[in-house]
Amino acid sequence: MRKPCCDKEDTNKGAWTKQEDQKLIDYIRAHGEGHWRTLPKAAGLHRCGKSCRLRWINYLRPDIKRGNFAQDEEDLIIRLHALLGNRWSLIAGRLPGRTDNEVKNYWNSHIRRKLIRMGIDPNNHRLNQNLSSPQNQNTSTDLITSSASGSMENNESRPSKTHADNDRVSDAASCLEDEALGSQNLNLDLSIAVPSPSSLSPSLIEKKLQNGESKMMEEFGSDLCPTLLLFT
DNA sequence: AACAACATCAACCGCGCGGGC
DNA sequence: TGCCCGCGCGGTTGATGTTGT
Repeated sequence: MRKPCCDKEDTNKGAWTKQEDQKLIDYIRAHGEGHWRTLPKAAGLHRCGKSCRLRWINYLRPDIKRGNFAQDEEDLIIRLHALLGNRWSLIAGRLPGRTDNEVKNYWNSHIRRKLIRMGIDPNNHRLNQNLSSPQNQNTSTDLITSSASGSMENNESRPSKTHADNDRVSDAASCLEDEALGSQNLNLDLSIAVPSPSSLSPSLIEKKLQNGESKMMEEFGSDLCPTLLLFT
């Protein structure tokens, strides 16, 4: 049985106060990051070490970039998600000043919805014919492999963590396999090109969508990952 | 104006990994 | 080699804000 990370009775929870923030900032300025388990006591904070770490990493760090995501950042997130799946820390690592939590929240609240609206399955970045043409619900293609299947919206029960990461990667990378890029040698040390203005961006896809989904289907074909097409 | 529904995001929780012993 | 501990990650929750009726 794992010990709790902190003494629950002696810790504050919920929103951080300005005083707590200041204590944490002052302490880290003086002593540096790390030693999160002992930091709260040393800093005079009645907080769990994990909570301190999260607060620092997500909000108090001086290099945090706050505010709306730029279009190119959004494009990059979509492409990286197509490659990496829900590896938010890896994705955030490619976005200077952004945190995994921020990227994750932005994905769930904005991008995911947007892709769904566009008829793209946010889990595997494939055109979802069920969504794009509801009348074809019983004629969905077999583009989605069994590992990636299940309702993209509703079947979100957590797989066993041991394989969850692999599953996620294979989900996301399955279209890479289709594109003969291969997932076995998926190099996580990606070199991402800054989206060229002429490339096909999601916003452009959205515009195309306004001109008619069927036309877009013709353009993409039926077996491509639209978001990965941006990756050329 | 009041309420409901929806969207957003800060924060928490549980788990796995890796390093040290 | 196995255990323990600390850290980091991803999923989820809940409070708050916004929009619609």
